[in-house]
Amino acid sequence: MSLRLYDTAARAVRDFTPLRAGQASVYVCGLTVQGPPHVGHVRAALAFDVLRRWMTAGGLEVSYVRNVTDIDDKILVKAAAHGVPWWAWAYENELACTRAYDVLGVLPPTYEPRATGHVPDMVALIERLIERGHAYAADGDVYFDVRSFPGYGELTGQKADDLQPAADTDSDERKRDPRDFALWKAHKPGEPDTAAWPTPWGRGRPGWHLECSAMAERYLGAEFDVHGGGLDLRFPHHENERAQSQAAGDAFARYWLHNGWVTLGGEKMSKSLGNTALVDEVVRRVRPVELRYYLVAPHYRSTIEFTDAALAEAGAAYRRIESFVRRAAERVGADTGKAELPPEFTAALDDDLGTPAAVAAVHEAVRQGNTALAAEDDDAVAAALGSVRAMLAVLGLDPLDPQWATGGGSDRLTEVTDGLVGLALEQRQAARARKDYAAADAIRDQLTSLGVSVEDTPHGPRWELSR
RNA sequence: GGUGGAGUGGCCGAGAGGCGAGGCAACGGCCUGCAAAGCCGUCUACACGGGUUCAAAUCCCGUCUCCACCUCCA
Repeated sequence: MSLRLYDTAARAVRDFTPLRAGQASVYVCGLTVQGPPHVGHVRAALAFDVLRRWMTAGGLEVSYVRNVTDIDDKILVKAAAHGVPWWAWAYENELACTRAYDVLGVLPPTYEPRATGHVPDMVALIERLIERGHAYAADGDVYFDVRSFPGYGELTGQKADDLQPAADTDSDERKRDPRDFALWKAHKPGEPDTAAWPTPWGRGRPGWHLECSAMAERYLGAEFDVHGGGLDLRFPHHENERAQSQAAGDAFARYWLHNGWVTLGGEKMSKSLGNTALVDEVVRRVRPVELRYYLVAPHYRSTIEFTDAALAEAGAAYRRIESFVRRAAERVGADTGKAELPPEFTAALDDDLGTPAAVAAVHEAVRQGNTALAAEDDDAVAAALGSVRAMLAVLGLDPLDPQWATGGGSDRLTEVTDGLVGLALEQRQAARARKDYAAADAIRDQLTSLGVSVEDTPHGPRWELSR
C-alpha cells in the first residue's frame, strides 16, 4: 500500500509510513457532548471512518481511538439551564452521537475513552510538565507556559507574538503570559461539586486540551501515527495538545489530518451560529445511506454546502449504483467471491483519500455492469458486481450490507406484499398479452401511486418500492 | 492585524503545465405496445487583468469576492 496523506503540520502530502509495520494508530477528536450531533459533526466521523476502512483494506491492523469530551464549560452551562445534572446531560448527548454514528454506518472505534475517566492520567501529565518547567500552578489553576516551549505555533504556522491572548479563564492576571492556556481549572463557587476532582493543586476540572494528550498516550503510546479532527481544532486545540505532549517528552502524532466544513447558507455549520441540520432530522427526510454518500463522495478536505438539491443529487447518484447492484445480484447472486479493487480506485484512495475519483471508478464499473446486464453476459455482470461491491464496502456504501437493510416490515408482511404485487403484475401481464394496454397501464399507474415502481425486463416485470 | 482555504460548464463536484473525472438536469438516438431502467451521443467550463511558456484552469505578479482560524467549535 502506498498511501499518501496531507499532513497539516508539513502543509504537504506525505507518504504514510506506519510507526510499527503492519499496524496503524489513529486518534480522532470526538465530540464535546453538549448537544445532539449535526451533519458537520458526522462528516468528521465519516472522513476518518473511510481512512480507517482503507487502512484496514490495505492490510493494516488499525487501533482507532475517538474520545468523548464529557466535561467542559458548555456542558455545565447547558445542563444547568435544563435543570439536569451535567453528567446526565453529557451522557444523553453521547448516546445521541452514538446513534447518529450507527445510523450512518460509522464503525465503532477500537476504544472510546471519556475525559472524566482519565483524571489520574491528566494529573500525571501535569506533574511531568511542572517538573520539566513547562507548567505552573496559580491559585488552583495550572497553566501551560507557552514561552517555555519554542515549538509553539509550528503546527499551524502561527508566531506566538501575533496571537491574541487565550481567553480560557476569567483570571488572566494569574498567567505569566496572556497566551498561556489552562491545563487544569480550579473549582469555582457556582459549579457543581460533582464537576471537581482532587489534585495536588486543589479540587478542579480538566482544561480542554489536556484530555486528548493524556488519552492518546494511554491508549496509543507516546508516539502514534495519525491525529485527526475538524479544521477548527487546528488552533488552539491541536497546537496546544502538541505543545503539552512534546513538552512532556512525547513525540506524539506523526501525521495531522483535518477535515473541511459542511456549510449551510455559505457559513460553517455550527451550534453557535445556529445554522445546523441535525442528523436525526435529516435522516427522516433522506435515507441514511444517501446522506453518507453525500458526505463521503466529495474530498474530505473540501468545503461542501449543505442544500436540499445537493442532497437530492447525491441520492439520485447513489440510487443508480444501488439499482445496478440489486439487479445484478438478482441475476447472478450476491456472492461473487473475492473481487479485486480496480487500480483507479486504489490509486484514488491512496492519493490522500481521493474519494471523488474513487466514486468515479464505482460509476465506471456500474456502467460496464449495466452494459453486461443488457447483453446478458453473466460472467461480466458477476465481475462488475464483485468489483462494485468491493469498492462500496471500502466506502461503507454497499447496498447489500445488513447495515442498510430496509427493515421495518416483518418477514411475514414482506411475503404478503410480494404476493399481492405479484398478483397485480400477473393481471397486468395478462392484459398486455391480449394487447389491452389501457388495462395494463391502469394497473401500473395504481401500483405507482401506491409507491411501487414497475419496470419490464426481458425476463418479465420487476418491482421495488419507490421513494 | 496575523495565519490558512476557496472562486470550474445549467447544477453538484474532481483535477492541477499538453490527452474533455464522475454524477445530476436538459436535449437527440437506440431499446419498449407506451413507459421505466439501461446504453450511445450532444452541451468544450475553469473570478478578473497582466506575464512566463511551443503549450496555462493548472506556474508568476496584481486585483476583486467569499469562507475559516487566532474565544467554544467537527
